[in-house]
Amino acid sequence: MPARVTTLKELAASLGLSITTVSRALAGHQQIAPKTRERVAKAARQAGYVPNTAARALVSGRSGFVGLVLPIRVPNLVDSFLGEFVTGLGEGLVSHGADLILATAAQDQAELDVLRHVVESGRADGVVVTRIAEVDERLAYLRRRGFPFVAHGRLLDSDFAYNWLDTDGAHAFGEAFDMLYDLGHRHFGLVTISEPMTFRHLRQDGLAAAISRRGDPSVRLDVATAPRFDRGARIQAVNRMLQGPDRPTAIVALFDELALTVMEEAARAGLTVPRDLSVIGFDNIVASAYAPPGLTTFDASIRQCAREIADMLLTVIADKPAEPLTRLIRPTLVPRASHGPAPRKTS
Amino acid sequence: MPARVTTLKELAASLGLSITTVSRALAGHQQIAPKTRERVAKAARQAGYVPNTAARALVSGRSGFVGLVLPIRVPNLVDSFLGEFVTGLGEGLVSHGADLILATAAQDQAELDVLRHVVESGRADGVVVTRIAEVDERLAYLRRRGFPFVAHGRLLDSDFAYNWLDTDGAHAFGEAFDMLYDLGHRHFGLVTISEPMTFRHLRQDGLAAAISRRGDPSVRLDVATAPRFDRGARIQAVNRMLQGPDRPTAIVALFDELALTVMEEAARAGLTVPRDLSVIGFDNIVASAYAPPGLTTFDASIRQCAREIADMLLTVIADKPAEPLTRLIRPTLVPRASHGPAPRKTS
DNA sequence: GCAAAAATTTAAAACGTTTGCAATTTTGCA
DNA sequence: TGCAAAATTGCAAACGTTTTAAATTTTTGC
Repeated sequence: MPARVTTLKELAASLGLSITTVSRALAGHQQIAPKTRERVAKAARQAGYVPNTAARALVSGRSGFVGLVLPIRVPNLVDSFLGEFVTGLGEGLVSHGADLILATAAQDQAELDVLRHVVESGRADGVVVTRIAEVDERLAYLRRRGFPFVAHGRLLDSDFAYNWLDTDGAHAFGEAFDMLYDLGHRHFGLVTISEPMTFRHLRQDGLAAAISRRGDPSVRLDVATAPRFDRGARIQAVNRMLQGPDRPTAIVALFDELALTVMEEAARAGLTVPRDLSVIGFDNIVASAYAPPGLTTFDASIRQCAREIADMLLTVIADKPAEPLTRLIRPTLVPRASHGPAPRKTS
Repeated sequence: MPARVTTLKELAASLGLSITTVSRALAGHQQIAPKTRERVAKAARQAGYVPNTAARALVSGRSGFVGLVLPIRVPNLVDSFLGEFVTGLGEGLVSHGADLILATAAQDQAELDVLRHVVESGRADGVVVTRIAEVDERLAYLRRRGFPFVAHGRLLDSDFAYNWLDTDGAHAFGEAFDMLYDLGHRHFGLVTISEPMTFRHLRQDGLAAAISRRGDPSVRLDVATAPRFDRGARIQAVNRMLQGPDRPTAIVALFDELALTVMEEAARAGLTVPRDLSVIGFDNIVASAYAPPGLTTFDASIRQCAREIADMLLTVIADKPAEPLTRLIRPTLVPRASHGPAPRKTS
């Protein structure tokens, strides 16, 4: 390996050219003679020259980074979301030569503070914001600040337009209802969370819309609500829904973790899925394939979404489009064995 | 919100001080009068001043970032490893004010190239390297370059010392054998991969060592090997091991995915786990808890390991310790329902 | 063969911070 | 009060790049 050239100055000196020329040659400017351009490119390659990120960022005002503030995570909550999401972002960014910065919020620090720090310090040219709440101060801040961002998810309603990509949970929940209705189900259960997340709202609305679209007054819907991270409360809520003979024959859960709880508690209560009870989830986490009898769910292809989010954000950064970019992704049904025909009425 | 002050110059001007003094005051230098220090700190807080990362990095030679090159991932391979690992790193870094940079390798790009780019561009002050192969050019490069790094995993053997943290797979596999032996098992199976990864080697050695330690000549060990990402070959190999009456009564898999395949194929072959066959995995992925009857496995607490790796790396960066830092983490057994007493001999 | 135009190259400033050294102010003590 | 020492503050250079404007070289047209 040849001696390493670390700066433009050294490279320029070794070529007998000015820093300016070398810089422009490497940037591919047309005003540099093609012969020179090539000579410089070759020398740079041989010397293993890599431009200094900080210097470039300082002068150009572009860091070449996209930021993501790591959602604060409940201690032992493990899922594959983050890994998939980050992988997808990376895949989307790499083709444009951008990299990802992950900033973590300290124990007692608000996510907004970290976001502000990332933005104000010029670490990143744009940010991705996930897990959007119904009203989200992060988006308000970014909007005020005029900083490029793409949201994964939507606000419930807002007085301003912004770039977002979201999964069409409303459609999925409508689809789930239609499928179950066609299988004869009339008494439904919805297991949901109490936190004000937009996706909860949208999915519930999608379900409600599908029900009213059907216009069958015999359709009933029970709702069980529990805090997202309170496993005990969740189990209680599910059991309340499951007990007694007049229980739903089909339960739709806001996401797979809830659906898996439903299946566990159903089994504990002596119910057989799907004979006595149909269960449908959302997210298609890995465990859903393994939990007997296999959970029917929707796949939102997080990785693919993240890749698109990266593309969108890079477009926003580069082109500053006048109209906000929005994208609604329809999740695909993953039929497994947790749903089936409604049980015959025995009562 | 007051008008934003974005540079030291502005902040200095608003205070009637020089840039130097403000810079030092914010850095907490002793030579600045306490009264001034406080005045500056207050003004900075009120103005929402955040120092420019690029400028600071340029002059100080420290970026405040730690790099991680995203392992190139097989298309639909999903696991929670990356998410946990990244979360742990973030948690470890945040207390020292550092952030994480994730660089992704493009489709046909070698991971080493990306690593080199991260190092040479000065983006990061140190890097974390995961999934160490038996012989790994990345470590050789970093060593040559004298760049701070911590490896998650070890080389098989090396002529140089380096910083690493690893899971004690050898111990775990010995523990698994001992437990199974005490349950009466004498005929063992090992399902492993064909790739030259150090962890494979260590775990196999740990198993072999435990067997020879026991000194019982009636102990037998069958080995099934398949490429890591070739599901078809894996299933074939497992079935070869499972077929016939003279099959192992206990199978240890290199990691949970393999163990889950074993359980699936065992079920398909009409074997009941753990009555006819005990199975033990390694990693404690989420699905292992859900796959019936519940896989007994070892938990390596990735998140905690990552946090320690972050600590180690920050120490290496700051203190340049003369002796390399090394840390061997003993994984904990997660007993579920996939292991039990050896079946009575029926032949 | 010469002036004008086009092509190519370069000098120097700027980006926002840290830091060695010098300048200034304050303090302590006779 | 005066002077040295200590404490505090400021000037200016440096980090490695991009970019504006200007300088230089080459080409073109007649």
